[in-house]
Amino acid sequence: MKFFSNKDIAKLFRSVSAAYVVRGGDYFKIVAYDKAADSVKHSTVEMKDLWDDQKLETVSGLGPGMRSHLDELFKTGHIKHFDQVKKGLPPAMFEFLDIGGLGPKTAYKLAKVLKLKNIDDLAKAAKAGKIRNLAGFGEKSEKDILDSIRLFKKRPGRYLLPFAFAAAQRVLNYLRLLKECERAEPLGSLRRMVATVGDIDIAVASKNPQKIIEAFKNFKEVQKVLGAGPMSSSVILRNGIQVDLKVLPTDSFGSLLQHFTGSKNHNIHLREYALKKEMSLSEYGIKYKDKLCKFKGEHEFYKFLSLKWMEPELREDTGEIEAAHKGNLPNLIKLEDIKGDIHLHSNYPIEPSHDLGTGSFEEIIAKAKSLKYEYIGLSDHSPGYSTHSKKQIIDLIKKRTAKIGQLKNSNKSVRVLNLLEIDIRTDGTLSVPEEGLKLLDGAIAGIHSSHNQNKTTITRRVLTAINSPYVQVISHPTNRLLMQRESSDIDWPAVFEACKKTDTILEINAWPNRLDLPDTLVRDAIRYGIKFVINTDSHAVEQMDNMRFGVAVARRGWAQKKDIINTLPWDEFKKFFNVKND
DNA sequence: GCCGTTTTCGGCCCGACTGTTTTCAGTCG
Repeated sequence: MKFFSNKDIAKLFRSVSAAYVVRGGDYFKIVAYDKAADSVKHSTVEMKDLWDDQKLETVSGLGPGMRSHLDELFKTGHIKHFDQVKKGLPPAMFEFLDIGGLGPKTAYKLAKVLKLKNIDDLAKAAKAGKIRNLAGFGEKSEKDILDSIRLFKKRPGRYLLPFAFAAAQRVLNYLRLLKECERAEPLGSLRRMVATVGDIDIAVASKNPQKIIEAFKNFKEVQKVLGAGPMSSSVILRNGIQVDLKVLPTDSFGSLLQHFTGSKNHNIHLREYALKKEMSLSEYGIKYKDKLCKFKGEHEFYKFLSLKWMEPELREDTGEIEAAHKGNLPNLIKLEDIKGDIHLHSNYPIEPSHDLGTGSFEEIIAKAKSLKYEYIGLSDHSPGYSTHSKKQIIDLIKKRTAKIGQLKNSNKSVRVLNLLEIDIRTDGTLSVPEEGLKLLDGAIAGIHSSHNQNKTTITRRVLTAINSPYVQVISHPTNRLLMQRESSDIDWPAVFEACKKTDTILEINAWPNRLDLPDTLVRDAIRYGIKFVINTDSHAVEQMDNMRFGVAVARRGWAQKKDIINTLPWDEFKKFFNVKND
């Protein structure tokens, strides 16, 4: 049977919601379907896996009704009730929902009246001028539809966090130079540091919004202005990413920041919480007893609700409001807490067939010094059996160990670990023989092939590595590549238990399209008492700056300094490894 | 259809922008 991904399921829920809108169904039922779609879409755990483990009820927004629908979907591949609700409606309308600006009613009207079969039909109708004559449409809306279709076909759905982060910094730097700009901050998923970002949201505090909006529209990277009002504007940059700007006076900047940082679910929950205190929240402030209270900062805003301020990374409605209420929010790890990076690839030619880094050992050490690190781990890929004999592997490791030994002696300000990143082969054995492993200070083991083995096989494979006395760290544990490759299907509770038992450390890999372990699994693992190491997996020295994105993942997983071993000073850190020649 | 800090029944977040209208419906976040 076809695998139904979260994206598929979210789309199904969304289409049912749209069908109810067109049929004039109960408003709250429609909202319930939308909420369910959102919840599924934003989950980093596959619903199918949760269903397999009978844990669907842990997903908020999925009540008995939604769960029974999913039950039917996973058992039969269909949901009869959904088919019935959508029966008689033109199928193309559900496809149109992915086009910006088209909601259920517009999509229905177009598909029905013009008898359209797909998005290409819609584009043809618009080009032929058939839309402008329909009631409620005009020339402008016809052109907008055409533009939206072009954009839909061209634009990738989401962007990797570091890409969006860099683009946002450029816009922010530009806005902050304007004399009318008092403050400018990122908002939304970017401020919450979500692994992938759909668009960039920015807040500006100013007494003269119109000047800010005008300047924003004229930013040199702006390719198209999507819209502009007195307080806000949306544009597309030439790199394809959308930027939404909101402007407000300084005295209500706190509520603006809070409102547009989200997440949507955090805000919905917060407004419901506030309503019980007879307060109504908006981006302008808090309405209480018919009076609008304004807030310059977020701390005052939350304080007015008798809540502790919550770090943006926590605002996903996964218990942070309750924790803030009870006063037991986690004290999240910070970038400044990091004292080393131990997954670094150099240009040392131990295995030329693997992807070598570009920096030398010495350049890596210099970069580490500039980052004020106390230690680093040199962890090039190990030479493999496919190209080397056992003896050749040992000899290569000996030679590299001697070279690193010299570095250790000449560099006491940055301590150096002699590591290798070792393959966990398809049968679970390691790519380096025991004799070679003994020469190292430690080993980082990771899967680099056959990522999609079945759950039993791949779990056994990881467990074998965890149980090896020579392996201290498992690198990029899920093996996912964002927007490219799904996570491996691994039995996480079994892995967590084994790590706990053997003191094996899980990596939080900060490589832009890995960010692996993902935040939700970090949070799960913490409950087992697992420790993590945040590494950049750099293949060039400047990539060592990606550490902040790994720290963001840890923070989103509610990790504290004590959960992350590379926050430890060298003397404590080295106890996790078999350090030779310190 | 979901959900629980006065609830297992009776509520359910809030406002801006746009295009087509001439007071508003639809969409979005």
